[in-house]
Amino acid sequence: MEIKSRIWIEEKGKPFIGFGRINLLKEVEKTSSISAAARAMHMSYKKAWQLLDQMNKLAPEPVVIKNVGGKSGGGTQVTDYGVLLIQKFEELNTQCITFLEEEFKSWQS
Amino acid sequence: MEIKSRIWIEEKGKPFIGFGRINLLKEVEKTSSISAAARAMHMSYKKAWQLLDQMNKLAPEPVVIKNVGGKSGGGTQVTDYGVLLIQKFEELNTQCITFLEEEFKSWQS
DNA sequence: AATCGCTATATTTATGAAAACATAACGCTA
DNA sequence: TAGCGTTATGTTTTCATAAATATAGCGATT
Repeated sequence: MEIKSRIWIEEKGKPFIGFGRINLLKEVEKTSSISAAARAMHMSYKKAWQLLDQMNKLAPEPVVIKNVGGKSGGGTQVTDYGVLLIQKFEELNTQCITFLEEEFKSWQS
Repeated sequence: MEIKSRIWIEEKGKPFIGFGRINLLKEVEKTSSISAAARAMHMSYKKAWQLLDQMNKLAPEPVVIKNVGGKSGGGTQVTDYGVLLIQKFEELNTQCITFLEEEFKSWQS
C-alpha cells in the first residue's frame, strides 16, 4: 500500500503549474530552447509551446522569454520568476509527500 | 491563485482508492445497490461494477459484498472495512488540504 | 413457473485529447 | 541573399478511454 499525491496551482480556475509544466520549465532552463526541451521529453513542440504560452498568460509576470530568429534560430529563457516558481513548487511538493507518508503510517496501524 | 491536490492509494502499483472510488462507495453505502449508485452518479453500471470489482480484488478483505438475484433482484452492501476506508481516506484528504493551504500562504508572501 | 430488479459480462459506438503532419515567419550568419 | 534552426500556428489523423447497447443468469416473491 502506497500513498500517492499530485499537487497543482490554478489561476482563475485554469491550471497554472503542475508536474508536467514544472518539468518542462526545468528542461527549457537547461536547454534554452522549447524545441530541444520538447524533444528531450518526447513531447511534441506544439504541446510544449502551448503549455508555456498558457503559463505566461496566467502568470503575473512572464515565466519564459522567447526569441524568434537570429543566432541559432532563436531560443527561450526562463525568467528569474520562473526559476523561483520551480523551486517553490518542488519544495511544496516534497513537504506534501513527507506529510502524507507520515500520516499514512498511523493510518495503517 | 489556488493550491489543489489529489491523493490516492495504490496496491502493487495499481490504483486502489481515490476520489472517484470513494464517492462511489459512499453512494453504494447509501443505496445498497451498484446500479442505483451508478445512476445517481451518472456513471454506467459497467464502469461502477468494474471499479468495485477491482477494489475488492486489491483489498486485503472485501470492501463490498454483492448479492445476485432474490428480493428486489439482489443488492450490494459496503462492509465494515469499506466504511472504515471511506472515513480514513476522507480524513487524510482533509488533513492534506489543510496542510497545503497553510503552506501555500507563506509561499505567496 | 412467471416476474422483477439486480449482478455480470461482451460488443459496439462516441468522444475528446494527444500526436502527427504541414507550413510560414523571423533574424543572425556566412 | 541563401540557409539554418528556432518560434508560431493551422489542419489532419490516431488512439485510448468512456459511454452506449445488448444479453444472460440469478433467486426471492407472487
